[in-house]
Amino acid sequence: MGRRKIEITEVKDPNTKQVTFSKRRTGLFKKANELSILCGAEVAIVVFSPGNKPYSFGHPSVDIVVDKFLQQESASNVVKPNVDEGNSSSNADNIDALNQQLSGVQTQINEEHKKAIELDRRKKQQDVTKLTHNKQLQRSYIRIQRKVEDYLDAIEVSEYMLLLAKEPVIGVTKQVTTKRRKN
Amino acid sequence: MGRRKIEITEVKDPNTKQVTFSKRRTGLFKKANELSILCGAEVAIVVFSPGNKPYSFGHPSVDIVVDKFLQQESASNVVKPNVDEGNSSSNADNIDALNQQLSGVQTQINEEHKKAIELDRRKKQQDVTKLTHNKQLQRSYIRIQRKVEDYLDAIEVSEYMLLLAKEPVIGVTKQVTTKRRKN
DNA sequence: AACTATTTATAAGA
DNA sequence: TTCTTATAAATAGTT
Repeated sequence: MGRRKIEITEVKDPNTKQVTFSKRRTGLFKKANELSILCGAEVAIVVFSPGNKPYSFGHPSVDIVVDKFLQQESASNVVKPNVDEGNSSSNADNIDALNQQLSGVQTQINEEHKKAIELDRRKKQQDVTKLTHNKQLQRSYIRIQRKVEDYLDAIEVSEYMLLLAKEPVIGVTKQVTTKRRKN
Repeated sequence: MGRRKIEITEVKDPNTKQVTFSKRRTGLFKKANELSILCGAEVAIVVFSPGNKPYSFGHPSVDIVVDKFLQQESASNVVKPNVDEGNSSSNADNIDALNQQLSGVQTQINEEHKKAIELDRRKKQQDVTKLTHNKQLQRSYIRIQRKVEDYLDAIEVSEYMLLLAKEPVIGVTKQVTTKRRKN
């Protein structure tokens, strides 16, 4: 697709290689985007350049698509681990609580988002002082962050309790929990 | 690239959609293969068809590339350049970008929430080892947290840039930004 | 970063 | 699905 036909073999000249990479990576992502739109397909691409820099494309996101893939992958290799007895405290309360938290978090995010956009708009019109805006935004960020943290904590706690019921704690979960909420 | 030019919008006819998917997936993987050979780049692609069947391409392998990416992702502090989200026809303005981020965040939260509940359910059924579950959950937490942080950062950055256009930086905004993302 | 001669991908048709 | 082919799109080499 160019002035000359090229062999598909490693490009030697480092400069040419970099240019080729840049052009073709762009083309690849464009194709991926078209595929996802035309066909409603989920697509994830991860690329490391010759210089080892990461680039990614994802629809709806790399994480979502990759997780889905990895789960199916591992699900097909599942070794039923015959696990021991059943002390599962099957309380649907856990899930109900999570669902409630979730809708709360989403509402909150939406509200803060609208607020942020409104502030953004106003600032563009320069009809409010920047300093006030800045403080308002900071407060927004902090609130939204707290909300999400609470939600995450709720999931963790419910998982954590389930673990406690069966085996010694592994510890990392706890660590992650306590690392949060710095602000 | 065909008998006629087509608009990049979802193909309605399911039959045509399937044919288009098949052809374009093949083309995409071919391009990915050429990129990896020409430039010595590492590439991983995961695609789910309209019928939700998984297809993948990887050089040297999907797992290797994805693992490397996820590790860097968790190791990285702030910054997330080089990331394309699907559906971006052109460079949107600030608010469009925020809206896109938001829907991404919400999708992600929903996804992680479902996943957490599913893992919860499975654990109760004791059909997978707890250790694996624990690790999966941790990853979920970290990812969801990162997504939200990126979203918040995006708002901040857009605000920050607006500020820069007008006056010396105040500093507090910067501080809040750098406080985040401890894991 | 642009340009453009060519090659390559692919939409429609069989 | 596979092949054919007219046409649109990507890109190799150039400026």
